[in-house]
Amino acid sequence: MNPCQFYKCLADDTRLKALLLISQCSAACVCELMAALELDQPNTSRHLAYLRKAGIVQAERRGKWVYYKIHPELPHWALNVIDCTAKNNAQYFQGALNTLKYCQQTNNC
Amino acid sequence: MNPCQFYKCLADDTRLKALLLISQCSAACVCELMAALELDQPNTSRHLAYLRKAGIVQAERRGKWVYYKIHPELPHWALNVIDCTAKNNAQYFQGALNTLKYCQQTNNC
DNA sequence: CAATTATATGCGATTTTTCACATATATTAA
DNA sequence: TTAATATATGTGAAAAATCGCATATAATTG
Repeated sequence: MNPCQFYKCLADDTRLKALLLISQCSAACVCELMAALELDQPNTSRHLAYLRKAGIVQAERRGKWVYYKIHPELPHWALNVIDCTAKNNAQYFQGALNTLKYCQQTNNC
Repeated sequence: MNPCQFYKCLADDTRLKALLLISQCSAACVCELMAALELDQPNTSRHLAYLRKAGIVQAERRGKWVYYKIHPELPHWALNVIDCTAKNNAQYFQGALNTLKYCQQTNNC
């Protein structure tokens, strides 16, 4: 994991929020993330693909849906960076996180 | 410190290496960083200005030279991210760090 | 004060990134 | 099998970031 490449992944509002959201739940599907990020489908997918190709998240298909989670082999330091960012910047993505959780509870996305 | 803005600062090879170098010594002047990064003067200055305007580093003039150090009021989480990146990615900037230290020891830059 | 050294920045050109829109693929439902 | 739902990606346009070069500023030296 090249650190500069890693930080390029985090250097965009959509990707950073998506990643922080994913890090705060076991997994999230694209339509849940679309709703939480208030973003259209192609854009959401493309940014998730960016994170996936960098090895930061892992995609797993379950029926019609694709769920994204933190890559299980993500280096510890990178995971630490993500966790530390999430814990200390709640206000940055709290709204999106609330929407995501509501979406997951109600199975409505 | 907006986290996305913070990561934009880290999402460039020159800036990330410069920042990691600065984090590993008390302070470094522009000419030392030019040598360590093997970069021309305007480019080096411009990237340092980017970090400075974001509040990540602080500049201090000492005679003809300007020394850059980590901003003393940088949020703890951001400092933690930088330290964690430096400790776990030595190979990424070891060569530059050696040049910087040699430069500082010999007062030759 | 003139010359030199160290650093900063304006500006246009180039490169990179992001986006919008169309379309392709995969799975399920009817 | 056809239609519907969920996701992915090709492609060109737009926006943003970076760079190269010239030049400006600041401090020191002679």
